[in-house]
Amino acid sequence: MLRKKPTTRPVTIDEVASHAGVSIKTVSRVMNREAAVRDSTRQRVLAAAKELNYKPNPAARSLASNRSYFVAMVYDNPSASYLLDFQSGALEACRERGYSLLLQPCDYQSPQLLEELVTLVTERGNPGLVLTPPLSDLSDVVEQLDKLGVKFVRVAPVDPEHPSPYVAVDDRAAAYDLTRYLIDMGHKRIGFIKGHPHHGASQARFEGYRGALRDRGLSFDKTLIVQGFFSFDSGEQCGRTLLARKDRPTAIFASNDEMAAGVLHIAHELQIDVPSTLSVAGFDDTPVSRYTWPSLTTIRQPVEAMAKSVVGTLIAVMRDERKKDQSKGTLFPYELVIRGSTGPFGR
Amino acid sequence: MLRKKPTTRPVTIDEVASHAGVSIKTVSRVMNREAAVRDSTRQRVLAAAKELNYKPNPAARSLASNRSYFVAMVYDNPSASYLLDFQSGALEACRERGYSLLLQPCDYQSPQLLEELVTLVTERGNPGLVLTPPLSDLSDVVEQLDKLGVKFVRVAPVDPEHPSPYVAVDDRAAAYDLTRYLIDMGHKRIGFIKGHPHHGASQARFEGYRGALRDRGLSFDKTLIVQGFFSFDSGEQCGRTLLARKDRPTAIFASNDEMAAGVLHIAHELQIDVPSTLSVAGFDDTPVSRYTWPSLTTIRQPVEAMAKSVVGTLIAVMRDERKKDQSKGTLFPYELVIRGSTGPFGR
DNA sequence: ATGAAAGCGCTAACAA
DNA sequence: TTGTTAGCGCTTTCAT
Repeated sequence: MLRKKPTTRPVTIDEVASHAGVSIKTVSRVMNREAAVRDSTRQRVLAAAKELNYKPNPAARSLASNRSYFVAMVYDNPSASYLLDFQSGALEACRERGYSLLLQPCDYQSPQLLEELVTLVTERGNPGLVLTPPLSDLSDVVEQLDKLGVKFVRVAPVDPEHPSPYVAVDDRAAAYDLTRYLIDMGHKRIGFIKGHPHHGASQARFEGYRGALRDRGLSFDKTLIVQGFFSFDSGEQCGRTLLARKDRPTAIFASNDEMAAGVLHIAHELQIDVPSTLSVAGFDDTPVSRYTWPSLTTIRQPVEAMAKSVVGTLIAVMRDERKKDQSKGTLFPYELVIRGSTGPFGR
Repeated sequence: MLRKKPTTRPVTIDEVASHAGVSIKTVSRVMNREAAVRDSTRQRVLAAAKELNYKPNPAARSLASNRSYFVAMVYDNPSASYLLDFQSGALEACRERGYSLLLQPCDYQSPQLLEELVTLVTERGNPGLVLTPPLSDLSDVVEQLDKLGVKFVRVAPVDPEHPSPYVAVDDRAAAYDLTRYLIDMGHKRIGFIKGHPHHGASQARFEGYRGALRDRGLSFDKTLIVQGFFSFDSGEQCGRTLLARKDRPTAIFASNDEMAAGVLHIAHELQIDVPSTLSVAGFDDTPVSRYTWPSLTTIRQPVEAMAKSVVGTLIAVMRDERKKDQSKGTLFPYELVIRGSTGPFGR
């Protein structure tokens, strides 16, 4: 029977096979890049496939092979720009290999998190998972997934010892560099706004800050440290705390841009001029960091490239039964981006 | 043979069938909400399915039925926050019905756009498409897709006459309200930064602005109109144009928040105080509009709700062979959000 | 209202 | 190196 509207009739493997004068199995072999195919045959098949514009039906593929051609990005409430950048990179990697990206928003504190992920994996024929922070640090979830044979990679994990591929930036070193830069500009009292305590990066950034103070011989004043949560609102609150003091700091380093934007907002409110009487710095180089006044000095991470890389690795793991135990992580370079918020100080 | 790692063995329809003491066809009927099933039977099947935690295998489903359980969001370079909000709503609608969301970034100016979409549709077993702006306005693409029998919905289309479901906000009315608000604050010279010329909303917003001037008896000065492109950079450029003049406007209405942020940036640079000597307004209520100093007066659209609604409609269309010709659009309410950038003026 | 049988397009196992 | 035969889990068609 004819379909109501013959939208676009896909080409099937049989047509390619007969067109190339081989069996469908051979076509299948070529499409799956299997080794045992004579080169001339391969060429013939590829030519036929291209001519007919053949695309294997993913549903049939995964049904027959019990494999998945999906990568699921698992995330909890990321910043919009991070999500966008990461997605772009992930999509790019997927596109190159014929995979599709699935989105799995979730609550990292939910007791059913593991169950939800298992459901996802079960339903979708065992897709690979990309665990973004802070999910990359839920060691029990990670362990369970591993035990279940789920393939996954992690983004910016605190514990790189776990045997799964990952990408990261050296948060500690980045925060160290930024802090040192502030010190070298003449600051002696530098406030620090910590990131969300459940994000591994928060601790690393804080350590970088402390390390720089230490190495430059500045005393560590714990009253200059306040706890934020990576949100604009928490940045405002922390900013108010730090700036309301008589002996307020001359610089504030917030663990991300949104919080730094919050600090700037409060500075404006209190009519504290930036940068002449206060320097402010953030982390992440989100678009927001350009839009504030003054623009924010910050740290840039190559999020898109990292995503592309780690998703590529994941797909490789999904294809071969590659020994995931040996697979290591990749560290990407960060970049210190200097803008107006740490401009000429003290005049 | 046993799989290497028995990740998580999915429950199949056979198990549910035998558990419920019916044939698999009956289970299938129940799962697909077909009518011809006795109620008691339905209950038994549903109970069995729940008990075994049965989830139909989507790959098998789409292979057998030649239907798709995917919705593809087609977009070209949206703002990060728009993408995030829209995705949230779309995912929610998908989750409720057991569909998955696919992402299809593309270039709306590419000559191969239609081809790419057809490929997507062909490969993925005819998923439904969500055309976001400015793709919703490519009338030739829309027509072709329609002709091919592709199911789709449109977001914020200029031409609501085309017979496909859509969601939108009354951009014209919103811009009208915002402009009137500015006029009522005492402004007589209001600069306007147009949005990207290829986005339908741009024209509508501009018309709202003009309409308000007209109704309030203000003269229209076309030298106060500048062409932007929805980007921060274009906002800066336009802001510079408008503010460098001797007889500069006392208020600037930018067609989106990013451009308004650019205007603020320039105002700071030129040391023009906002809001005492200049009012600025944007459109969209992105997070950025809160982060700037002062925060931006703007128009809020319920993006997430709109996405959820329109994707729900799309899925309905995909299920039934519902007469898409009668399906109409939905207009959502906007909201005027007043913030500091249009605070007390003239003092 | 329910069931039996025949595929959907592909890959897996085994032959040749 | 290549082909043959069974399915994968579901929906369809056609009976009953």
